[in-house]
Parts: sequence; C-alpha cells; structure tokens
Amino acid sequence: MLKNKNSKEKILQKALELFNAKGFANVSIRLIATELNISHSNLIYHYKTKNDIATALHNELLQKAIALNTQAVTYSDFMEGLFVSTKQGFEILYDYRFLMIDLNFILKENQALKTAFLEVEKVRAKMYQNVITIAVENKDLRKELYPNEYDFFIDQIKIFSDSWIVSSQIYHTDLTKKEIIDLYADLFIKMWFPYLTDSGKEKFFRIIS
Amino acid sequence: MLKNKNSKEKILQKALELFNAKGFANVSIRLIATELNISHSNLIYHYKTKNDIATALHNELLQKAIALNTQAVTYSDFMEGLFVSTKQGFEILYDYRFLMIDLNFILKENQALKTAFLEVEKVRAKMYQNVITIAVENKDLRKELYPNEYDFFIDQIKIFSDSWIVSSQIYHTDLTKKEIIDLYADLFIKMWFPYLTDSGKEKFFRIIS
DNA sequence: AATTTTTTAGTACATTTGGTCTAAAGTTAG
DNA sequence: CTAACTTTAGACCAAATGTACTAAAAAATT
Repeated sequence: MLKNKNSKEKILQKALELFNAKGFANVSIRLIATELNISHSNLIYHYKTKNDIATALHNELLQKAIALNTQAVTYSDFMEGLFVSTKQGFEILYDYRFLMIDLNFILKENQALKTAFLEVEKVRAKMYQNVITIAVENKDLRKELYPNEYDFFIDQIKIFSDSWIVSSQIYHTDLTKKEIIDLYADLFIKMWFPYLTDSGKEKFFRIIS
Repeated sequence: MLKNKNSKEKILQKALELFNAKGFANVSIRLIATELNISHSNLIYHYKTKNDIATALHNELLQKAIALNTQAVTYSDFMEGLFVSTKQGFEILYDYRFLMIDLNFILKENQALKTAFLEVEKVRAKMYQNVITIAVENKDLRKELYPNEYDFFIDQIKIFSDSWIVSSQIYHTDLTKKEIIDLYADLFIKMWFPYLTDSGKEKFFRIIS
C-alpha cells in the first residue's frame, strides 16, 4: 500500500503521531501498521521493534536540534537571543513530545537511546555554561554570589527543560501547541530574571512588554 | 497464604515495592499476586484493578503528607523551616515515587486519581503562597520586582517538585535514597536563594555551611 | 526477458494479561 | 454445632501482542 521509497518516513511520521496522541506504551506495532493500511509484518520488515522506531525518531529530533544550534544567529541582546532560541527549541521538542512524556519508560528498555540521551544532556549543559559565561562578561547576568551558583542554576533549568512538557500534559490539556509553548517559554525565561543585572533587567522588561 | 486481616495492607506494600522497582506499567496484577504467594483471583477479590491499587497508594501518600503538614512545627527562621519541611516532604514522596515517575501513564486511565491530584496541587500552591507572603513580611524574601513574580516562581517550583524524582531516575540511578533527597532538596532550596533579602541570604549561608 | 532482490501480506504460535466463574476452605455469629 | 459470610485457589476464556515463517507481488538488475 505504501509502495514507494519513503515507507520508512511514513512509518516514522505515523508512529510519531500515534505516540504523541496515545502514549508510547499504548501504541503497538500492529496499530501503527493498521493505521497505515499495511500488514504488521511489513512494518516489522522496516523496523524490527518499537524501540527501533523510537530510536529513529530520537535521531530525527537530534538532527533538527543540531540544525537549530548550528544556524548561529546573533541577536542584538542576550535576553532576546535566549527567548527566541528557547521558543524554537521548545517547538521542536514539542513535536516529539512522547520522548519526554514517556522518557523513563522508553529509556528503561532502550539502553542505546539512554546513552544517546545522556550524551545530549552533556552538550546542553555546556551550551548553557557558554551562554552564561558570555552573559556575565557582558554584564547582563550578575556574578555568582556563592561558588558554583550557576552550575546549580543549570541543573535547575535542565530539570525544567526535561519536564515542562510532562507538566503541560497534566495541567494544560486544553491549550494549543502555541499557547503551551508561549506559556512555558515565558516561565523558562523568568527563571533567569533574578540573576540579571540591573541593565539586564531593563532589557528584560523591554522584551516582556 | 495471607490469612489475616491485613491482606489489603500487604498487597499495597508489595505493589508499592514492585511499582517503584519495575515501573507501574511493567507490573501486572498477576505478578503482585505471585510475589505474595496468593492467586491472582484472590488479589482481584481485594482490589478489582491495578488502578484501584494505585488510588489506594495515592491515598496513603496523601494521608502522610497531611500528617506532615499538620504537625505545625515552627522554626526559628524561614530558610531552616523550608529546608526541613522540604526534606521531609521529599522523603515521603520518594517512597511513593512510582506515582511521580509514571504520573502521566497513571492519570491517563484513572480520572478519579487525576481529579484528586489536581486538588492537591491547588492546596500546595496556596501553601507556597502563604510561606512566601510571610517570608516577604518578615523581610526574608524581597518584594516582587514585577507583577505576579512570585506566582511564576510558584509555578516553577511546582514543576520542580513534580519532576525531581523522574530526573533522579535518569541521571542518578546509582545514588541512594538519602543522597538523592539531599541532592534535590539542596537544589530546591537554592531556587529560593536569588529571591532572598540580604539578611535572608546571610541566614542561607549559615544553613549551607 | 529472465533472474535476483526488495517489499509485502498472510498465517500461525506462544505469551501475557485482565477478567469470570465455581467450589473449596476458613471465619464468624447465632 | 450449624448456618452464613468471607476469603481463597484453580480452571477457563478472550483479547492483544511480539515474533517467526512462507509465499506472493513488485521492483531492480542483468
């Protein structure tokens, strides 16, 4: 029924749709196949297991995230750059939200994906460290008030980044994608506020309004 | 094999143990029964479904949390009180960690529990609002620098409270319960630091050391 | 055009799971 | 002691799922 070369892509697309809608655990290989009007054995021919599909989708996400980070756009000011890139990042992540929602479940039975995920986390931490170092140099962020203060802050924002989607699933089932991203990107940005210098705070208020 | 009146308690205890260890989705009624050396039909006699067990365990957690909050101990200073009660709360929650780890999965098919959960969240938000209001009055926390700043902060710490356990499952599988709680209670407390007044910060440093 | 490779569907099987039903065993109350 | 009840085990069923195997259909290569 698929008949062309992008069978694999179509499978990934449909799987992503179903995973996001019903939760990873509630979607079987057979269901994905049925929804695509193909036999389940045909699907298995392309992807041996559901975990292989999850891994492939995680790769897709990774590629998009890398593409986003490589397009090194420079913004006039720190807060604006942070705000824009946060939103863009959140949007990409939201499209693959099942990965975050069912993260524990998925990683538990997919060691390869877990390794990849932890690797990405390290890169993310380094990225934040860079951003912060530069912002402190530019006097947008204040200096640390106790040793490693910003390392703890990075841990906090990483936890936020990992879990805002889960939170939205519980508390804001009624909102649209745009509303959710606006809401949580806003909340994320506001985590930075108390660390801003006075001039940084001025810029902050200009963006918010 | 159980033969006494606390069959229900024993079931809850074993179920909790298995849910925490293997994840809610990976534990069947039959497995719990097998581990207890009883027949699965016997278990079903006590709890019709796995969701009933989850609901009962959530009730247990709730009772313990209420008991903790009712023991209105007053601490000499704000930060110390926050720190102690955070740790106590985290400990209780950790014992029932499957509820947080598999929250989405569980709430998806258990509307009653979802309602209860959302109700608890409201209470929690009010509790934090109280704590903050008093701390601002006592000049431990600074005043808001923009409208509703502390409401956003409450949203942030609620997200943290809901997800630190999940985070620990991914990033710190090797740590003990005590280590995990120390780590995340510390991180939680440090979220408050930037909002402290100068005198509040002094108290903070005294506790940390 | 023939053959080789890739893709697809169908079938069948074992396992797991939730669930029902029945009867036996144990407990309690009159 | 007996009757009523509570608790328990076992047998059975149906649905879902992953998996393997086979053969046909389609596509690509020669």
